[in-house]
Amino acid sequence: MISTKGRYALRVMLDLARQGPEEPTPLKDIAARQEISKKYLEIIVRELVAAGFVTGVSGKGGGYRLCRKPEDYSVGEILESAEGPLSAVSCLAEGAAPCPRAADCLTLPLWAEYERLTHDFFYGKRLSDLMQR
Amino acid sequence: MISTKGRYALRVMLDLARQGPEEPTPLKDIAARQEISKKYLEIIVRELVAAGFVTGVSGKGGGYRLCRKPEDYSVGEILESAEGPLSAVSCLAEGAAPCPRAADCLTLPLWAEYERLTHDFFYGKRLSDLMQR
DNA sequence: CAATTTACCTATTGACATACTAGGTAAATG
DNA sequence: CATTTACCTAGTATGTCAATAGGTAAATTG
Repeated sequence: MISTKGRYALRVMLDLARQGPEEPTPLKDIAARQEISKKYLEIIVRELVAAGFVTGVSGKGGGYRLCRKPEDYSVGEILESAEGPLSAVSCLAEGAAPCPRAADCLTLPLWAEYERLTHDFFYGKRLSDLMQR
Repeated sequence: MISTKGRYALRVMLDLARQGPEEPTPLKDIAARQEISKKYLEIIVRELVAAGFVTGVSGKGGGYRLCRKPEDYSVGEILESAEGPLSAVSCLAEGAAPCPRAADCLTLPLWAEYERLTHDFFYGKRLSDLMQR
């Protein structure tokens, strides 16, 4: 399940993409357009900054700007920066304790296949693919 | 993310499939083989009974039995009976309040496409497909 | 019939993550 | 120097997940 954090992150990136790279877009405007609490968006945007996806410009006339062109972002990397790894099950999440039953678990291959499917789907989509309907 | 409930449900069904239909399999044995708390499995199996996937036989020599042949179960229906709808985002979950932004949300089509992908993947797999590695 | 083994039922709990909110400080501009 | 913006730390309500606790009812076996 994709949580609000990941969905909001993607909507922020899309909003920035639509505003264009000329002048930075203040978070207040994004919050208004997207109808999301500005306070909550601050948390999300901070992570996008940390991931190197957007840069912030302080002061009057400031705001946020994309670091790359929309076609150079995959949806997958945006989602993962907000949500952590897109693992279908905890057995496959990296950093988790390896399951002692893995060697003969009949379901593990299923989860692994689904994870590949998910990864390929989201990393195959570009931010620019979502810019118009 | 697939939770333990869904994963355990699938493992129970697989365990029952492997034991064969001759005599019912007591939950105690499944819990031992799968190394899952029997108490927790009771909750999960109750839902499998309610869904019409397995039947229970009380008393000595009792246990659980599959209602169909393994090839007549899809993995998707088993997971959904334990987890509820396999929706990627709350906007698409049936029963949820319809999102007022749906009409011009740029991300909704993405989630819808992913949901289709997920649905087709899990409903395309049969329980019998997982019985041997 | 009595003891045992099984399914079946209700309720509760601890831990954790999610989705926020509150209340600031620092930086840049006019 | 006032305003506007980003940036930072902390807290909190709610809910879900994963599991336990402690039973009752049903069927079989000796």
